Order: sequence, then structure tokens, then C-alpha cells
Amino acid sequence: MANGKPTLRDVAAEAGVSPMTASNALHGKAGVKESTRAKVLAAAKKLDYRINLTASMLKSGRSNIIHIIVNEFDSPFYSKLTQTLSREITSRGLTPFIEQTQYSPDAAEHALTSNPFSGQLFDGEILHATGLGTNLPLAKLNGGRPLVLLDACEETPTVDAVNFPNEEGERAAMQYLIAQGCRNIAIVGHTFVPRAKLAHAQNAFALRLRGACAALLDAGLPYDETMVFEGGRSDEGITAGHAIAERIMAARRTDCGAGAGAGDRETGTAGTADFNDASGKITGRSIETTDKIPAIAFDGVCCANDFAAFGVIRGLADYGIHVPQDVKVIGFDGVTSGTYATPSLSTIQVDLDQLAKFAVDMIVERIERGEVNDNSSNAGNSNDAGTVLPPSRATIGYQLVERESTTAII
Amino acid sequence: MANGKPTLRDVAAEAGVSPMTASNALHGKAGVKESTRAKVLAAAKKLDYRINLTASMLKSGRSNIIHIIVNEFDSPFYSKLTQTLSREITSRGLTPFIEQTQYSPDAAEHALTSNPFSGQLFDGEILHATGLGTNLPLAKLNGGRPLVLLDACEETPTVDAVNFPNEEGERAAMQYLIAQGCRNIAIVGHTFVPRAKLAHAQNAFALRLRGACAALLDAGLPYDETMVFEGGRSDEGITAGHAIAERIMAARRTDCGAGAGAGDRETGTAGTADFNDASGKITGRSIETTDKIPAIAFDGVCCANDFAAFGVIRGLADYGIHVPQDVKVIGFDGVTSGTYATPSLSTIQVDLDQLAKFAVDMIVERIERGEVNDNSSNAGNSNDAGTVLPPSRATIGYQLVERESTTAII
DNA sequence: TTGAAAGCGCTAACAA
DNA sequence: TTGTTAGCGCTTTCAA
Repeated sequence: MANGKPTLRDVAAEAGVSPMTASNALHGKAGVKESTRAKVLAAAKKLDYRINLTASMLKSGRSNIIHIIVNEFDSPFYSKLTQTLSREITSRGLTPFIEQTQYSPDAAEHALTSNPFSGQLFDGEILHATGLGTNLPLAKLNGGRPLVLLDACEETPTVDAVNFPNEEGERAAMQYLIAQGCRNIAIVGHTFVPRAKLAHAQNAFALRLRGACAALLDAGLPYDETMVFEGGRSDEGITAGHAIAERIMAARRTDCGAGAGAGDRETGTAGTADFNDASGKITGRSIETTDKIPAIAFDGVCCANDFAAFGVIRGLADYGIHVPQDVKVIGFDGVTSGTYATPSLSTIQVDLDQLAKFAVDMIVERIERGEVNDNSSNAGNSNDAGTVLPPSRATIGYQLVERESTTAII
Repeated sequence: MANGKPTLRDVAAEAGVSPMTASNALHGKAGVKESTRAKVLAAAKKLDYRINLTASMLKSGRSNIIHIIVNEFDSPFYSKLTQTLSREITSRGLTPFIEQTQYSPDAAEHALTSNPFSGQLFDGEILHATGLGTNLPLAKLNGGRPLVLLDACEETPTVDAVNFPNEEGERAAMQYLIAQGCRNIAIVGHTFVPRAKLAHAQNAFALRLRGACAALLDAGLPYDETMVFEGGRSDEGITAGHAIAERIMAARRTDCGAGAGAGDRETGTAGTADFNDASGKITGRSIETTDKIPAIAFDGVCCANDFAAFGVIRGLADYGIHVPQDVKVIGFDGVTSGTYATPSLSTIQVDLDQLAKFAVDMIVERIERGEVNDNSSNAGNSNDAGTVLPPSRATIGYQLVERESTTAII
């Protein structure tokens, strides 16, 4: 107390009990007489006592802190993800600690390994794995603490994982576009992978591509490299949108000249167009084009995430191409801004609440089984049963949400 | 080491030195022979030693953790703010710990007071104060640790603060709309405050309202309650957008019947319109209206933040009113998605990098002056000089960014 | 330049 | 039901 902050000792003295009794009373442990507990609580309140978690952690080896690692905060997807995870963790009396890696696999590995908090302070970790190098000895990276991977899509799971409905979801998205009448559908997200090699898809975007491809083939539509564009962040989405727009413009010119139908694939030469530089001031700038741009009258775009979809819509708008009038666009994730964007964004809305529950369940189960190293008798990786739970895996649900970007004329 | 994790003692033993020397060597302290340091580092590496921050914090009373408290993660503004703050804090070798209050003042107060980390674990705290009750004894709330308020706009500063250019920025936004030819400009953000009472504006949104009002009066334009709408979150923005749209629709009908000009203020009766429910499926729904809706041909909307601006654009679109063709809209903040939205959003872009630098500077200065309670000789609020720095205050810069929402026809 | 002693505040284990 | 003892791993202090 000399220092200004009351300690447990002070509370105990004030209440006329031992520190241990005070500790038990404050933690609501059984075996404390009700009148004693009341005395202790009164004393704590009187002194404005605050437990020193640092000391508590040091002694008990437990922090109740769950570490969340994501690529960045400032993205519609990750901000929703962190919000949902934080809520779930908080609601269970645990504390979330969120870190961003800025898309650096090194930073992700660092967060799991060299970070002095990891493996000592955190009781568990949740990692959105996109961008993390594959084949890392993940289970060892975090010092044996419970680790849950989000959407890592490991073929042979080595640690607990919660995955997105990548293949099913994107197949549903593509089927929906086809049902809406689209026949020339661009895919934005992953680089083109030949159909035969899609069997080995090992990451979320590749799986989404596989789902989209499957839906195309099922419908008797072509799947080839002229219709697949890289993208995943909004700026890449804009680039993809521009590329798609140029194909469309080329098709329109071809169309005028030769009366070719929407399905035709020819080459044309793009001219120039005035458009706005979305990143700043208005400019009239001419578009540099190569001599050969495949003319494709795209009428739909199936995006691997909402972030990219916004970019695509933006990129198309730069060419005066309207969504959904000229082209229908669907995203994936179900980010919050999809509801109030103009046009509002059709999407595969994944159930992040479910994801949060699954992930925290997995961690809590391991903690309760005593798989967490602590300084008590349960030290090491041992637990009551003497065994370690094998990796669990779960896939979350989704819902196709129809909004303006695939439907209404606005 | 018995437990699996090497301790400093183990490293010291491995290197053949005392724990103290090992500690000094690992922390790069002066006064350790180079050869000794090398031995220690080699030992640490060999054993894969990781410092136990929990013990370090307990003894030293310092954590190097900065607590950031914001309303929520899943908003374009806060996600950018937390990202920027995190980066700045990390770049200085400190660790950010981010917490969301979900817009609950109680939660904010709890974060500062009852949270067991606060005032014990954190070396400093940064609080975005919107929504926090006023007149809280802030300086005492966090146990005397450095606290920086963001955009709290206290008239008499009690703690360090970094404010946004609320009044100047919004005045610039309004002036810009006027320069663009707008004459009937709605204001979205704060509830209406009569001009005379604006002098006492005590929070960010009220100050923005004051700036907007000032620009209107300077230009000889009216300022009254028919043109001010509540809003600040996107859903409130949508509501405001609907209200604005109804005024416009009423004006259009009046216009047809009586040839009234844009400046006329009359009442009319709104009919029905088909529009999309942005939150889900497409609906054709009739709009309930009151009998008397002031007919105002709004041609501009000045929003207190970007989030609301997106909502307004969405709300207008529900009535088939286009931005910027029919109405120009400007936001405030400069969120990331403003660049790739369609239309891209004109805004008052505030310099968050500057904000982060100011805020962290303020905290670091107090830490270095020894104003942080620790367990060493500098205990209490004393410091070398024996004085406590008075509250600092800074205001960050801004830049008006012109994008499509106020300019181009798309 | 290095080391020994002490203890931060708490809680597990055990004793009363 | 309550109290005593010991020590988590580190760092401050002070001595060598």
C-alpha cells in the first residue's frame, strides 16, 4: 500500500483475515463463510482494490487471454471477424488480445513464436492463416498452447481448425449467377488454375475457385484462363474490374461491327475512355491498352470476397459499366458494408458467430483438459486423462444473400 | 527448466554467468563485456529462451503495453484508427492492446477503471472518447497512468488530448459544397442546435455542426431545423437519407405543379415509391409518410462522418435519387473504403498518422518523465523534476479530398 | 564488470 | 473454514 495501490495483503488486513482467505473470497471460491466473504468484498471496495494480474499470472500460469492474429484491422472482413471473435471471447469471461501482421508471413510467425507474450502469457491463440507459409510446425510454434487456425484448409490437419465453406459457398454463388441468366462469368480471386490441378487446391481462394469452376462445368459453361483474374484485396479488385471492363468494351466494339453474340470470343483493340481515378482527384486519363484484348461480353463476376467485389464494381464504374444493369457481381464473406453500399452487395454470408463459437470452444476444451502449461501440478502437456485431444475441424455455415448487385435496376 | 520452458536462470547457468548478468546482456544494457554478452546470447538461442513478461512486469512495474479503447472494430473509421495507432505503437517498440466498448459508456468506464489490466498492466491508454460521459474524473480513472483522449473536445482540458479539426474541417466541407453550386444543403450528424447555442458546443459532432453552420451563414444561406438530421452511424445515415429523399420527392411534386424553384420551402404529400431494402431481399414496399413533409429540393448533403455519408447515399438510392447527379454528398474522416466505393466519396480526410504520433508522443513523454507508477524508486506520481506535466492538447491536420460524390457524373 | 540478496503480489499446497 | 509457507521468474539494489 506504501505505493498507493492497495494489495491483497491490505485488503486482508482491512478485513481481518489472511491473504489466502481474501483471495478465495474475491475469486468466489467455495469454502469461504458467507460473512467472511462479505467482509472481504467490503474491504476491497473500500480500498478500491484491483487485483494485480501480472502477479496472478506469474503464479498461476494462466492469463485467460486469447491471442487473435489477423492480417490487418482496416478491412471490412477482418474488422468484422475481430469484432465477432472479441465479443465471443469477452462473453466467456476471457480477454481478447488482437494483433495484425500486415500480411507478412514473417510477422505471423513472429506473432506465434518470438513474441514474448506467446506461449507464456496467452492461454490460447486464434490465427487467420491466409498468407502464412504452409507446412510450418504450427503445433510447436506457440509453445504447445491451444491454437486454432481459421480457414487454413490444411489437407491433413495438424492443429484445430475452423474453415469457411469455400467450395460449397462459391459453387452456390456461381450457380446463382447462372440462374440469374449470366452466361459469361468472370472469376476474381485466385490466379487461374487448370481444372485438372484444382483437385489439389490447398488454400481458401483455390477452393473457392474450384467451387466456381464446378458450377460452370455443371452448367455446361466453359472454364478457361481468359475469365479468371487475380484479386482478393480491393485494389486488386479494381485492377481486375478494369481488365474485365476492357474485355467488355472490346466485345461491344466487336458487337457493333460484326453483330457477334454475347458468347463470342474474339479480339479487338481497346480505345480510350475517360474515367475517375478513385483514389483522388478527378482525372481524364487515357487507358493504355495492349493491341490484343480478348473480347468477352462478361455479364457476371463471381468474386472470392466482398472486398474484391467492391473493387470490381469500382473498376467497372471507371469504364462506365454499371452493376447490376450491365454486369452482375457477387461477393463472398458478407461484410457489414455490403448492406449499405450502393449498389448493395449480393454475397455468400458466412456465419462468423458460429466460427467464433467453434474456435473458442476448441480452445476452452483444451484449457479445461489441462493441456495448457501452467505452474501447478498439471505441468507439462499432461492432463487428467494423460492424453492430448487430436486436432478438431469444423466448417461454418453460409447463406446466400441477394442484394442489388445481382438483381435490381437502380 | 523442469517445466519445459527455460528460465533466465537456465540461460545464466548455460552461459556460466549469474542471472543478473544474463538479464543485462539480453536487454543490451551497458556495462557487460562483449564476450560475456555473446556467451549469454548464444546460450539463450541454444535453449530457445523467451523472457517471461509476466515476471518482468511484476518486478519492474512496466509492461510497454498501450491500451487503446474504441467504440467498435467493425466500422470503417475505427478500423482505420486502430490500424494506424497499432502501427505507430508497434514501430516504437511498444505493444498495442485494443479493446472495444460497443458504444457503451459503462463499458468505456469499465475499461478504464474496473478492468484489472488498467492502471496496473498498461503503461498508457488512448481513448476515443465519443460516447463517454462528460465530467468524469478521467485523470483518476486510470490509476494515474498516462491517458490520451481522442476527439473529446473538452473545453477545459483535464488530461492530454488530440482533437480532430472538427469545426474548421466541416466548415471547409460546407464551403466546398457551396462552391460546387449547392444551395439547399442538408446537414447529417448531430441533432439540430439553434445557432445561438452552438457557441457551447462540447463534442465533436456539435463542433462539426458549428463549422457547417458558420459556412452557411457566411454564404448568406439559411440555417434552420428543417435541414439538420441526426446520424453518425451508417444505419442512422440511411434513415437521414430517406428523410432527405422524401423532402426532395415532395419538392419535385411541388415543382411540377407550381413550378417552384429549388429554393422554395413548401409542404407536400409524399406518395409511394418502390425501392430496395438494402438489408436483404428486394422488396417493393410502399413508404409510409406523414401528411406534412417539408418540400426542400436538397442538392447537397454535408455529413459529420463518412460512415453516415455512405448511409445517406444508400438512403437516397432507395428513392432513386442519384449521387452526385441529383445531390452532392461529402463525408468526414477519410476512411479507406471512400476510395473504392461507387461513387467514391468526397471527404475531409484527417491525418490519422499525425494523430497517432501525437498521442504516442504524449504518453511516451510522461513515461520518460517517470510519471508512471512502478515498483522502483520512482514510485508514486513523483519524477525527477518532482512535477507533473500539465495536460497537452493537439489538433490534427486535414485535407479536402474531391471524389465522385461531389463531382463527376458517373 | 559481475554477482548476491531480496522481493514484486499473488496463489498452490498443505497445515491447523 | 481459515491460515501458513513457499516460490512463480524476473529485476532493483547494492556489494564485490
